[in-house]
Amino acid sequence: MTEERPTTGLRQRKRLAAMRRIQEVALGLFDERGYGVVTIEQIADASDVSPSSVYRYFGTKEQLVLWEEFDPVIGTRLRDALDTTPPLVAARRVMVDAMSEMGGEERAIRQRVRLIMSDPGLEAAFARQMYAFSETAGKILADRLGRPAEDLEVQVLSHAVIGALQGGLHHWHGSGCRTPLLTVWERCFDLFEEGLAAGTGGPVSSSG
Amino acid sequence: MTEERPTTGLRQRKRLAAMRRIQEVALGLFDERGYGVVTIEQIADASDVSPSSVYRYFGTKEQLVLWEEFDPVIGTRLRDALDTTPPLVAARRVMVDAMSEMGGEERAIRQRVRLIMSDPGLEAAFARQMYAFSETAGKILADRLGRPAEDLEVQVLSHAVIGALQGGLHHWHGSGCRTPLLTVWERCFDLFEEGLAAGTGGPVSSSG
DNA sequence: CACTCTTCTGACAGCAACTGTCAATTTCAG
DNA sequence: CTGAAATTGACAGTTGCTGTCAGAAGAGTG
Repeated sequence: MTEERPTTGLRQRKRLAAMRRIQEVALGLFDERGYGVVTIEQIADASDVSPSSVYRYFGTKEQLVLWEEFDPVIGTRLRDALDTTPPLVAARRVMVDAMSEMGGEERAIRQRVRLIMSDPGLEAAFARQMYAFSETAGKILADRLGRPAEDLEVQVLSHAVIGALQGGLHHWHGSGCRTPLLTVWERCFDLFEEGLAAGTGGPVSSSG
Repeated sequence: MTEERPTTGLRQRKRLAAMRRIQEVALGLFDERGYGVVTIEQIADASDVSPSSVYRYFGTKEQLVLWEEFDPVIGTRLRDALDTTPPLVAARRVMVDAMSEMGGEERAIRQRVRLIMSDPGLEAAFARQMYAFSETAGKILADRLGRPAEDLEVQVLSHAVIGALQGGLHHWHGSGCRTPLLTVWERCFDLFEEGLAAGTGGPVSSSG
């Protein structure tokens, strides 16, 4: 939250360029040899930078995979969207817009998701990132609704929506990434709005 | 899934006893000095066991906090409950029953939750555990409904419900653990059944 | 009890992620 | 150009975690 950096200045531009370059190199090595066996030192060597710098840029090895330059703006956009539309509509619009803008990179996303699902540590870091985002979204929503930050309904809604999207991601990955992720997530929102409570029908009568 | 052990035999009983003892010691040390600064070696010393054994029992440092003897039976119970009741009712009943049985240990749960929220690594491992449980629940539900394992609706429902419960946990922790966790989770299910889509009302009209 | 087979335990060695420090270099304001 | 501030690389140290291997303890058989 407090880690917003000024976007101007040579320093920041060089920093961003370096991060992009290092991440690209790292993803290449991970994809080629496997996340677990590639060391930070190898990534540093291949990126013409020192291991210390890799840590200064990304903090952890997992962030080399999880870092997404686009992420920080999502919160801002959600805040704006909530000014004019109800929560679920706002969330849908922000997600759809973001996915549309990343349009051509579906292949890269698929590669990263496959990587994440291949390693328990990565999966954990990703899950935590989603959890953290649920909290952020909850704070924003609570603020816009004029409710306390820890309001139960707000927290449940935020976490449930993000959970639904994670479910969609799991479906997407588990079924071979055939449907565009954008479409899958649209369906997630559809299901949510139809009311998941009744979604899977009444009592099961398999044994009678 | 394949790590079910026979519950009989002296070996298993000693194993369980050792795990309980080590976990208790570890939680005590974590609570007293902080998760980050306590080393496995210190835990091993205080438990009269070797560091190797700690790893053999728990695998990772995080599991010293996250391991819950009761966990494995939840899946079985969910499977049974799904035979006679629709998904959300089954989930609610299983969760409520489990919480009721842990009844007197609310204090211990609170201690562990506080610990989890205090360390990013722990939080990540916990989030991943919840994610893994969403997958497990999804498989069980899909099986009972006669749908493919990766069915979108099933995955979205499973992940959204677990997400809602995580939201409840966040609310509980964030508001000082005043209300019993059981009550909070009951409310989570209520909210879910009322339809979260409409829950937070229509468009916000704060600026007009 | 004696004997055997399997499983568990502890000690040790080693890898790699991560942290802290410090001097050298680069950016930037005046 | 000059000095303050930020960034970088090199280095050392801590710790989580893994593998191996000999010895101890449980479990079955006679």
